Amino acid sequence: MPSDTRTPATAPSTRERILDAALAALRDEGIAGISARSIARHGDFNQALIFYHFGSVDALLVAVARSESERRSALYAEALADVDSLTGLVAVARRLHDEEFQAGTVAALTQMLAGAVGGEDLAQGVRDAFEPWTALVGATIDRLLDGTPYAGLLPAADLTTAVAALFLGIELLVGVDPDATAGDSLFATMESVARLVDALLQPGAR
Amino acid sequence: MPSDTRTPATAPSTRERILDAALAALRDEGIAGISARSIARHGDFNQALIFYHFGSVDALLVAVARSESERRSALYAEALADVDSLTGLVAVARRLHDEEFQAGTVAALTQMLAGAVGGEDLAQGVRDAFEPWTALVGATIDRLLDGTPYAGLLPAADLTTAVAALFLGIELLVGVDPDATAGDSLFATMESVARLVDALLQPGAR
DNA sequence: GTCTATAGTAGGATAGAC
DNA sequence: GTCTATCCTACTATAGAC
Repeated sequence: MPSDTRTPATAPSTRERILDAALAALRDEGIAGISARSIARHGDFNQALIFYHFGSVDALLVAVARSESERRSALYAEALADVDSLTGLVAVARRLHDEEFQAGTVAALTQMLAGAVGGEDLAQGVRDAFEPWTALVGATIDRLLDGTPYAGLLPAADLTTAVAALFLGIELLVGVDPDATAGDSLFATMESVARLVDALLQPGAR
Repeated sequence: MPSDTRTPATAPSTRERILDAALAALRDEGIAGISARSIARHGDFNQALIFYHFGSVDALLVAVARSESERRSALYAEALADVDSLTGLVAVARRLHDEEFQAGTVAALTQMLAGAVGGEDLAQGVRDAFEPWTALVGATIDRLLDGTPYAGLLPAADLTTAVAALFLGIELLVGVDPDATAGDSLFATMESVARLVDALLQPGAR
């Protein structure tokens, strides 16, 4: 019988296991609880492997940021390309939240951003890793803005930062909230607001 | 000659010096770099004093969150009470950013939020410390919403969370940005957006 | 590539002198 | 209240066996 072809047919490499464990450790313990040992505990492998494969804990975190950013870009690029309204943008954000909140991938990013305050190496790495992702969101905002009367008035770069900030802030707050479903109501309300704004922005609306 | 009556006429107590040093350490090193020793270095006092006055590093951080929350509530309660438009709300946010970004007080809060993921004690403490502050913002949002046709449609609690998330996310991103003035352009754009939305929400606007 | 062992460092917390 | 000294634990990183 041939091996199951769904998802990884082959066992994950050690490198991938370490990346996964680092992500889980960031999600569960936060950046303050990160260490080579806590990561190794999450993945059930030897602590020394981290240094063999990545050189240092910081370098591992940068690698996590990079791989996550690429994975997310690939997954959501298509959906973002189809977005043609604020409502649509919020819908993608909600899908991203729903699909990734449990896995903790966005929480891991907020933790790395927080950790980047201390070390310049990590800051540079996280910035680089963010770049393709913000470029994607930026292109979407550009398209939404283009053709409206506001294109000249509002710098798209600032709007992109604001959208990214809102999303990251939500993950930060919801991550601390004891109510696991706090995000549901929040995104539902944001969709209402987006629909409202979309309607108001229609030329000639009431 | 009598002592200068402006600001603290008396020298700060040790307790206050420790609180200040903890804030500075959070701003400079981030939650990942926090330790009793790093805090003591920032304030030039003995590391053991932290345990004498606060019992543990976590308890100290909770005390910082509480004292900062109270200070900010007192400082901005009046300004928030006068807010009667989205533009006004953004203006207060900008004032808060301008006045407190350098001091790093908001950055310290984002760092504690990030750190709260790991420990339940810290999470509970940070939540409690946030409460008066979110109550204040929530009351403002309530008032803005009240009397508009949207009062019944949009849960004020979710809007409050979104506003807080946006602000915290901005601090998180700007804190990592190498361009020290990144916040200026961002808040200017947010004011433009707020003016636009305020205009559109005027009943009878085109 | 993966393991054990270990050197060297930093941190939390306490005891006890002052 | 504050300081020094210290115990114990946990950490990073490397060396060397397998």
